[in-house]
Amino acid sequence: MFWSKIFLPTLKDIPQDAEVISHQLMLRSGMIRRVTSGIYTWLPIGLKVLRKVENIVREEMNASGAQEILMPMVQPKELWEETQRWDKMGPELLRIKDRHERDFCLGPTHEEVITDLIRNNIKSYKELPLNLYQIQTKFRDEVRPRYGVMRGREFLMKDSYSFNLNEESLNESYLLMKEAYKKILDRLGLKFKIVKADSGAIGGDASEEFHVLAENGEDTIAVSDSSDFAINTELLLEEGDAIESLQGKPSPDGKGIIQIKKGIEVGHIFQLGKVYTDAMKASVLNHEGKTKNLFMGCYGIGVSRLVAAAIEQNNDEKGIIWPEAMTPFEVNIVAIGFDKDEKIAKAATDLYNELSSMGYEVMLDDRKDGYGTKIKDAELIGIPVNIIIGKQYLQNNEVELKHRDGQSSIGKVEDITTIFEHYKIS
RNA sequence: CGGGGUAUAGCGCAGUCUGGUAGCGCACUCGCUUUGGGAGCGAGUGGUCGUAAGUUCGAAUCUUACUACCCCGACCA
Repeated sequence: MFWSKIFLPTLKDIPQDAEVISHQLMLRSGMIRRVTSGIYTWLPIGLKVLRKVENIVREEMNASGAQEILMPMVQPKELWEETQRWDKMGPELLRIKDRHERDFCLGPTHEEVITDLIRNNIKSYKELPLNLYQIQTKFRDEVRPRYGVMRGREFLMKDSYSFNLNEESLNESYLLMKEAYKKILDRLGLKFKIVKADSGAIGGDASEEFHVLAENGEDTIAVSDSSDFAINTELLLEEGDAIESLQGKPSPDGKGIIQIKKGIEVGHIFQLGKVYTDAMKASVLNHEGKTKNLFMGCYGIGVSRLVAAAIEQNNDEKGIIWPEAMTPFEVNIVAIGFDKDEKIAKAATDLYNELSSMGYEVMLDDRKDGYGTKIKDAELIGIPVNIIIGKQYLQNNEVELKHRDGQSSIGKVEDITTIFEHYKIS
């Protein structure tokens, strides 16, 4: 992509209505623009990042054996009345009417729709277990949307639902999802903790949250300093206790002491049991020919929130520092004097074509601006590698390879492709 | 919903106290000179000052109501 062609409105100043760093950087780097409170438009490079995350989630879900479907955003009231959630959900559920005055809602989650699908189409235990997922826009009319897409009202989410004959099978599906989530976050290059969460009436190890660690996280979690153990602080606190009082106490798993950390909840896996399948009578015949209500699990991962969380965890005073798997572009060619010097323009374009054909996602800064403007924008957007073609190229055929982390080296332009061959392998 | 704050050009701001018909920086357009850390000079474009009503000869400025947005809290697979 040529910089002069892409729709990428970057900002020098910090927009006054953005408080947290990820929100500021997403606005400044031209990833998103607000439409109204908690509702955003994704611009080209923002969408590019969002799609990368989405694709990694999809690949790992498929690898786990789950199958992708797409359910509607608009859902009829009748389904929600079956589980009594039409009344229980409160104002967070955005309700609308059609031209016949029938009630609908915009789906904040899809237990009702999918349970309806399953009860109408699955009749035998032989068809189980089944895990279906979708990646779809959700709407929740949050009491207080904030921090940009971190807590938006409209957001992109992967939600999946497993249907199992019994608890053992449910537990297997649950563990598969847990492994898939670990792989997703590892591939995204994020530091995270799996946190024991409040499992409500269901009990046991039936609910765990995946938190990306970040100083500005909305949630407070208790982490053992000498094991992987982590738990939601709500589960440890007695009425009236201060969160700080947990710091230094023995970890509940018996290993090490508690450290208090801030996290952003990006995923939640949950064993629902038979709550919805009982309410909606979703059953199959077991091998004895008896009717059995299904066991159900639900597993969510916030795709758009992951983007914000990644930035929250990876930034400096210059801008975003993208993990390899999420960066909108892998290489940026800074061509100083592209419009004036044919030799520079040719070298930059040739390199652009060559790296592109090698499979890299390349950006070429062909704008009229000087080095300062170009490198500032590249650093703001967080492109991992910059290749600078300027005076040194004209003088002795050398270009600079400058990494986002500050490292840099000088080399002949002919060697660049060799270096990148090496990168692609490693 | 309770508490706090903001609203003037695309972005960041001044002007409001003390009423006199809107300004600065950046961005944008044109020209020339520049080009290795957000360039210089010159000439331009762009705003019914969030909305409505009121006071006044006259309102960005004073009064009232409303709206939007942000922050704290409560809430939140």
